[in-house]
Amino acid sequence: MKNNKISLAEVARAAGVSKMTASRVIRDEGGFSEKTRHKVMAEVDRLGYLPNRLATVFAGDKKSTFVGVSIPELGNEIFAQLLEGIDRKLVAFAHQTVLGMTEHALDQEEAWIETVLSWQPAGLIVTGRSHSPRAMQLLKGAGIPIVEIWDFNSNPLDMCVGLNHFDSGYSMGRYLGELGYTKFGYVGTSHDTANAASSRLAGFTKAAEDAGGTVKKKLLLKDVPGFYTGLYGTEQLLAAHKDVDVIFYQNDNMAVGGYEYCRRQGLEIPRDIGIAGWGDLPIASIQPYRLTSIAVPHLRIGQIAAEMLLAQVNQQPIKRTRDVGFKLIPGSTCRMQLKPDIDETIDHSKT
Amino acid sequence: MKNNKISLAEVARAAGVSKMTASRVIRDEGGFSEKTRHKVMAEVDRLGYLPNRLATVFAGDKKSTFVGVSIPELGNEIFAQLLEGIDRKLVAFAHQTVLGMTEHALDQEEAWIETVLSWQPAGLIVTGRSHSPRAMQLLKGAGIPIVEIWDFNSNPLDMCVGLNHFDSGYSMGRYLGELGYTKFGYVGTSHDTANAASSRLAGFTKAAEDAGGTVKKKLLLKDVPGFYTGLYGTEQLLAAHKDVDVIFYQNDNMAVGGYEYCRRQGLEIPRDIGIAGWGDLPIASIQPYRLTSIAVPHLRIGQIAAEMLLAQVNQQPIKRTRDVGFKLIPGSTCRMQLKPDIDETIDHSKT
DNA sequence: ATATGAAATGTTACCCGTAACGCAATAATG
DNA sequence: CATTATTGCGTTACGGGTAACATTTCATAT
Repeated sequence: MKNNKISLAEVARAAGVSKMTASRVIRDEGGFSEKTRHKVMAEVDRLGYLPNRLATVFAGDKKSTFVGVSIPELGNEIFAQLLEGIDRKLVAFAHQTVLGMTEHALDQEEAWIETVLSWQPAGLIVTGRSHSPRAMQLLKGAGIPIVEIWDFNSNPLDMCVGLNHFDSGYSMGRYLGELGYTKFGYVGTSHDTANAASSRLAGFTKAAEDAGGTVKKKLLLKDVPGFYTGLYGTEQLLAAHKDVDVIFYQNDNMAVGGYEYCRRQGLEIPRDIGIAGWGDLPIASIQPYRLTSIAVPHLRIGQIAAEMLLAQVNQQPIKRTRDVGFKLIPGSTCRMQLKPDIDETIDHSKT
Repeated sequence: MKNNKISLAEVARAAGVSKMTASRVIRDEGGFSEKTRHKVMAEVDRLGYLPNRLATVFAGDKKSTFVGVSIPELGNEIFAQLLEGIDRKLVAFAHQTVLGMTEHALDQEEAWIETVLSWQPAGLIVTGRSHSPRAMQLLKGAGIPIVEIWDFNSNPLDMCVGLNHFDSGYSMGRYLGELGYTKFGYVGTSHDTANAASSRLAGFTKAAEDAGGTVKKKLLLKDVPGFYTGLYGTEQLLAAHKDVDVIFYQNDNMAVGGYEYCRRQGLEIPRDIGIAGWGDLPIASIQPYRLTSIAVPHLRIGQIAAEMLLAQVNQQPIKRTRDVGFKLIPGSTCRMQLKPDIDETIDHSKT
């Protein structure tokens, strides 16, 4: 574990040229002879020289090639995919992702923003539109491209790509209402943040009320929205409100867990109760049933976010807001529609 | 989007002190009066000064607080959890994760290692034990703590935490053999790397042969090991070898997809065919059946890796290798055992 | 008052590359 | 052959902090 920190100066000395010449050769910016190139590169290989990018950024008073990317959690595969989409694109354009997991907490986000800004990143991608006052101030003053993703916002700090979660919740609520459901249930998790899932619930509740129904909620405090949570959240919801006739879940994984709980209780789906998820996750289409859900282009959101950011870094013009929309997927876990005129897939996708 | 780059010098000038005094106040390293502290901090707040950590690292010729973490992919929730475990621990100790997705390709890993080393990271955590020759050389010469995770290796480059994948495959093979299976199948994905899944398959094959059986394989080239892959991989395997009586999958998600394929074909499980997964992922226990699988402490591997690395950074003594073991989970997707003496859970966990 | 040590603050040099500019050697041109 | 471009390479200064050392200020003891 020897520390082989070879500096440019050492390479230059070994090659018998000045630092500047060595620098030119290594960056291949021209202005040197072939003979010199060989001498220098030979020493680079022999000594195992690795440039110190800190110094490079520092020297030019430039930005680094870091891009800070904050997401709430990785356990939730939706966010993992968002991150994957972002990183793929960033790497393709020679940038690096510095991860920030906020765990849905604004103060964690704020602390991360402060830290990551101190590394002179090329830009930031943050999940969600709500930030602490100080975080807002830091973001505004950062002087670098910022992309807010996930929850679409027509008036972003800088740039934004996502979808309207309220509308997606409303859309599901109206659809279920049109199927004749009136006693709606909702099972999700809850954090101290006004997040995207809250918007969906708000939209869902609005639609339910517009349809003359009610919504019974079960919000599991600070829990992970996964299979288990869906299972025991359903148990708790039904224990308190046994007359619920359809349940909308925060995401598909919870819905699959909820489905399994109902099945174990001997409930037949969709005869006895309807189940609807959100996200159209892979699990939704590999079950013996087809889960009613809302499809969202996760990976694309990530890719678009990275594209926006890189365009901004390279001073290329770009549309600063993108609403990617969503798509309601009717499934076999809710009763068949009563009205024949809504037979087709309900598509709110945007190009 | 103004660039508000306030430097320490400007803060110092505004406060009427030298850079050095301002620096001391900001780092709270003592040697200044209370009055001075107030003057300086007032200017820090007023000007919105954010220290430039690049300069700090650069000045002291120190390491940064970056830790490079490479994983093959994020779509696979096992790796997402590994990353989550790592990042949680790192953040708790004021370090930041720089992400590297290798997509199972050694050349991508190599390129990432080179890039991330140029940022003077405090350490590196890499998934897997096989690296390109140049990557090996870079890692060895880096002079920083390196933790290889996932595939346990008693003779690591520097440090290592994981489990013996060969043994876990062998364990499953022997278990299934003891249940009386002889015509084994395997469905997984394949990449150009000798990875952990390959080791599992090798162990599985060895056990199958020891039990006097054979293994029919279906390896999907460069695909993601998820539900779909499991479904159509099973279709392909059974099309080529219809007499297979038990299938071992690369992971639980693939196994659940395979289960669903068999169900759709009218096969009854475990009467007509056995299904075994790997990883004991959440989905495995939320299905109507209990999937036979192998449980692995994903999150703990990540946490231990980060702990090892941080200990090394802080020059604290630490055990350099940790085998976390695994645990075979008998389920309802394989036939009941023939011999009564292996009734209990087979535990290879290590503390 | 004066000496003395501690506390507070300032000065200088440096980390490692690169931009900007200068100069010498070589090649092209009249 | 003299003049002018071009090429190849070197010198200097700088970025934003901090270590190490120097100096001033202040409180306390003599």
